[in-house]
Amino acid sequence: MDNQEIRKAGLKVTLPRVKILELLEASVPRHVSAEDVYKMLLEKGEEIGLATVYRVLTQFEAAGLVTRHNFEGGHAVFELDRGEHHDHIVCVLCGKVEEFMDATIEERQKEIAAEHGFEMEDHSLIIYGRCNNSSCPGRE
Amino acid sequence: MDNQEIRKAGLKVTLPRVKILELLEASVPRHVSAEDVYKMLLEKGEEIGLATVYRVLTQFEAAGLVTRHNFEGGHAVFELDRGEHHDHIVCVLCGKVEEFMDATIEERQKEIAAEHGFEMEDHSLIIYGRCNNSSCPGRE
DNA sequence: CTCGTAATGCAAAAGATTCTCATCTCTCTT
DNA sequence: AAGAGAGATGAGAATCTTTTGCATTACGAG
Repeated sequence: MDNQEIRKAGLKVTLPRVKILELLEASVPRHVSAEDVYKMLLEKGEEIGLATVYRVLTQFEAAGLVTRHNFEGGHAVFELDRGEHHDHIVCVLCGKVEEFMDATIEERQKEIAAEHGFEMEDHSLIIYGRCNNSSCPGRE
Repeated sequence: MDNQEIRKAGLKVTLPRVKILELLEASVPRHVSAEDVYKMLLEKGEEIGLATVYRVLTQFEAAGLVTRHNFEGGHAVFELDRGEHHDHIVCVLCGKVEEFMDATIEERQKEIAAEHGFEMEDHSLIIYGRCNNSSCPGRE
């Protein structure tokens, strides 16, 4: 059960934390903002404050349970960390997000970091483009 | 002179815009936030409002004169666009930023976007790591 | 040089995230 | 199972970044 994940992170197993983790696992939209989580909880009838959502999400991030992304738009989005690393492609027109993972790029990044005297710890790669989704606005 | 750059962007050549562009060209810290620009202008005795700094920076971005980056930390940073695209390596300990450009990665990105049915428009690649700078804190 | 439009400054607004603090609830201990 | 203490929560205030409204001012075409 999820509870172990929370406990392992050194956090008390409380209702807000369990509910938020469950919600992330249901992973409906893969990338959700704190506000999204808050609203989804409200819709489910859970009375969890926005401040708590932010706190819990930040704690989950510190514990390595979720990853925070700074896509453009002024607010951060979170996604459950399922172990496998991946990068993102975001449609600048409709906001659709797809994930990918490319060994070639991953490898080159480590080399580049080394060439600059850095030890790579993490990275963020986001490709912005126009998707060919039929429901995507701005298509001629 | 810079004025042409501004004019070409379809903007009037006003004192705030000229001063901000000059400041970006002096490129002291390569990556500055709107707040940074505002303070630097104040120090130089220029009475330019923060709102104007934001407006001008946004216009410059739209005109392709500067690029806006969403590094982590809740605020955006801008840098003068000198034509050549490049990505960044940021030290998680001291915040130092270095730039790099790798043809292999650039190429793969286009391919990946295409594989996902996207037409790449732009991308953001940031490598986070620990630098080996002697003045970098957190070195054992 | 004069006028109309676009730009600026200020202050208020808006959006996102954090903090304060009184209250509540896990968990560990008897 | 009951109690104590540390840690967590909720509501709202506070903070920070960025945007907007509006009256005033400054470009630049004619």
